[in-house]
Amino acid sequence: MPEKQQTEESPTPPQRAEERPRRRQARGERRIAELLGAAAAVFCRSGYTAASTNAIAREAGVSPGTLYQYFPNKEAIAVGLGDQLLEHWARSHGQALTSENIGLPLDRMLDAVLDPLIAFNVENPAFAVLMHGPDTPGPIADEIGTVHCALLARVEEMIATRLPDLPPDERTVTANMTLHLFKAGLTLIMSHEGSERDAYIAELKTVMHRYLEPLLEREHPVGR
Amino acid sequence: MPEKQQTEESPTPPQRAEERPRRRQARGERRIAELLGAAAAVFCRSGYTAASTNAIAREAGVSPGTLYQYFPNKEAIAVGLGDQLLEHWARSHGQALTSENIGLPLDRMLDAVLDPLIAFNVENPAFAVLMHGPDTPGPIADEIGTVHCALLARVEEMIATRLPDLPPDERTVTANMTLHLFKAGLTLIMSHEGSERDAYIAELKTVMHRYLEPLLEREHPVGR
Amino acid sequence: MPEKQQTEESPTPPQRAEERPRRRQARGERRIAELLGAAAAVFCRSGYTAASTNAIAREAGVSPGTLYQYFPNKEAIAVGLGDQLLEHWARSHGQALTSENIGLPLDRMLDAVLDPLIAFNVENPAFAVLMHGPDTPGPIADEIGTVHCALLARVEEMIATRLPDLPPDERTVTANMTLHLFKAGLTLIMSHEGSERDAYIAELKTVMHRYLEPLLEREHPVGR
Amino acid sequence: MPEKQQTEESPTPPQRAEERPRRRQARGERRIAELLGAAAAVFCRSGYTAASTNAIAREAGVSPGTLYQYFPNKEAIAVGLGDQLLEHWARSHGQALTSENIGLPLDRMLDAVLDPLIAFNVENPAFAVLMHGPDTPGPIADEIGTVHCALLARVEEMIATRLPDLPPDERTVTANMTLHLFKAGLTLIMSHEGSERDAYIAELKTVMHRYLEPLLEREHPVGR
DNA sequence: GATGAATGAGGATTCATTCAT
DNA sequence: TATGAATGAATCCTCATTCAT
Repeated sequence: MPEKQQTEESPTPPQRAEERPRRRQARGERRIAELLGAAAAVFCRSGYTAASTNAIAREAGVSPGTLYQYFPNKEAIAVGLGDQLLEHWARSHGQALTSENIGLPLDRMLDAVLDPLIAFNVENPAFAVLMHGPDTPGPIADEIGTVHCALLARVEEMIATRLPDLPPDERTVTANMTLHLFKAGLTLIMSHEGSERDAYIAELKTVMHRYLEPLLEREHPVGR
Repeated sequence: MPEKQQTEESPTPPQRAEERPRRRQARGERRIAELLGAAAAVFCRSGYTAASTNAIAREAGVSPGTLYQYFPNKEAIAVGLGDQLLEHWARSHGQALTSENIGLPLDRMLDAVLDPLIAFNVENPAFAVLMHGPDTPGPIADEIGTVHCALLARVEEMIATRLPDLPPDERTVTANMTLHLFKAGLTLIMSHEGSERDAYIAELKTVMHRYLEPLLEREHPVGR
Repeated sequence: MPEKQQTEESPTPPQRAEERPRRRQARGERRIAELLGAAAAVFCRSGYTAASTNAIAREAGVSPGTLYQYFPNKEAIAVGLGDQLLEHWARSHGQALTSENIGLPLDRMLDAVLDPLIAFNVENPAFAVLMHGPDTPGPIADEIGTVHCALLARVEEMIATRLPDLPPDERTVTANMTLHLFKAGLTLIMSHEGSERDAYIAELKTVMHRYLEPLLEREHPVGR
Repeated sequence: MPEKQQTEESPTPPQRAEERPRRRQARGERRIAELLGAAAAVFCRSGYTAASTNAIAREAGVSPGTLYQYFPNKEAIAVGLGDQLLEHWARSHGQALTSENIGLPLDRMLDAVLDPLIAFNVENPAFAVLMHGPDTPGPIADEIGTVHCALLARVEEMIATRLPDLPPDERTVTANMTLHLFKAGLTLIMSHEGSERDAYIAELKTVMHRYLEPLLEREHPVGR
């Protein structure tokens, strides 16, 4: 894994990036992973708001103090988990949301984008929890909304690539709406199983296809 | 309190068993309304999970004990508030989701249905909060999901009326998806103001129009 | 990492068993000094009770474990710091509290004693913090009261020298009172700056002069 | 007791002084007193900084929640206790610090002022604890320094009465010094018992007499 | 009916200290 | 030596709920 802590195994003095490079030991790295895993489980079980740091520590099999050695508070855990999942996503299917699919016809592009994304959510249900954030209203994505924001940026990027002539305002609206439609569909998908789930997957694709197709038409009018 | 036992120990001859209870009920109703109003405010401020019964009581200007005289627990408050809002909705724009709009062309029907619904949500933001429920995943609508369920029933009903030939499975899927699309759009709408809000309203209508139109086509093939 | 452990696994034969331990001690001394400096800073910032060993370690730029390698507990740090400051004091102005000033007329003696002491406190505010000890009542000076005790001994000594005929009881009372007066004045002095501070310094000297002069009179009745 | 809550026993609507008169019930009033008593005990035992709200609740024989129904945090408890003690003092020996003693010769005035004050502190050792505040440095008297401030005001007042020609600056200095001398002496007094205590009481009076007498001389030069 | 009092377990977070590496 | 990891009890404080008045 490329972007890890290179501090401890690097023999050269790490030129102390900030103050104290916080020489993280291997065990600590593992602990962080365990804690994030535990956090994922607890967030899924109880939702972000109702999740308690003590419960996360318990789930991870460590004492509360240990948790706080790695994360200053609950929010930081959520952010950390979001980052981890985002990284995980980037590593495993990162290309799904990028260039290579941009040129495909819409239906195949939707498959190429949505299928891995849905699969990833099914395997990492905490991703969906973080995507939705706490039920607290107000600046939804402010703090723990890393995931939402990252996805939104990707969607906006894709739209910008595919529909370069769309004015920025419209692009924002479209991106927001697209992401929200996806989140809505995902909720439905994840609350069903088997063939029902498949039906909702198909339906979501239908929704998005019908929503987005006219935009593409407008941009690249199929000579008629 | 409506369904409590104030009848048996009443020392007065139980004549006019009508009038007094009614008085009490009247005051009780007012209390309940006050409490629900307070709950609406607090739910909007903090979300369902983070809302505290003490905060609701404080907001209502009563003591915690009083609150528990009318509602056995926090959940019941949410349910009660949902019912109240649903009733309020039924009384004020109830027809919007019913028969009379069924016959309209899709775009006008969407206006007829969505505009009042959005307006209602803007005026009663707690409605949206309840529609979404706590961020706790799992059996989403189980307990406090009255609002979601009621709306879902209405949507399903409308679809059944308008598309009587749709097989029940598909109808459920369509209804669920429609409602979720609406919720997604509503989130966007309510987190913006002014012209941005209007843009999202228009966009939501676009989404729904594009999603639903083909279904109608299928049903009533415009003889062509 | 500069000062790591290249000492013990060093393959050179352990002759010169003298020099190496001295090295270690030297490094240890430095560490201790760093830790005490950090402790001074933290004690001043938060007071003794609220100071945390972790904060001291952080301030010193070392890990908690390292701190506990040199001090068995928080109290020991305070004691160590007290000792260090006392030594520092002895080295820099030690004579101030001793013989040479004993013979001066009271007002000049007060200048000779108080000015350096006040200056020392201003430069080493932790000295004052330790002098006062934790706000915990009871056996005030028991544990960390090294500073208080040392000063008290000096004061008593000076009094004994200057007023050899004072009965021991009275001497104790006088010494205690004198020291407490000084601490009280010091508090005032250190919580002001500039000319206000000067005013309090003058006032403290006045207080002490008026308090002590009659004692001297009694002892050395100005030939009348 | 004149200045109590007159809200609950008054039959007339209490014209809601602020928002909600917080109709305190008798039991609550008692609880507050118990809690303050417990706080006094714990503050004396552990000092302000080390005192814990849970310990206070335990001492009072109630649950932590109960404590927090009456006080929002530890500081508020200290303030409340300070107020209570100040009131108690005002009621019992209030006149000691006021007019009637102003005219006495200094030695008798010191007796009249200090004896009750010392007795009060001996009976209410928490008073001394609050007078000294937390060992945290900085704005000492800011928050819980009610007691210190109240006393300081009284001292300044007395000085202003007795020495009306003293310039304000000097008055402040004198008042501050006087109060600090008293606090210093009190510490000594309270950490001793029996005849030793008496000796320190006498010594404190000596200190203050010698400190203050010249000021009075200056003001009312005994025609000589 | 209404109130405020009371609870106590549980929330987040910190801390002095110990331990394996 | 030095480190960071780990602890777990203790910190302050909140909450849903019950109870006596």
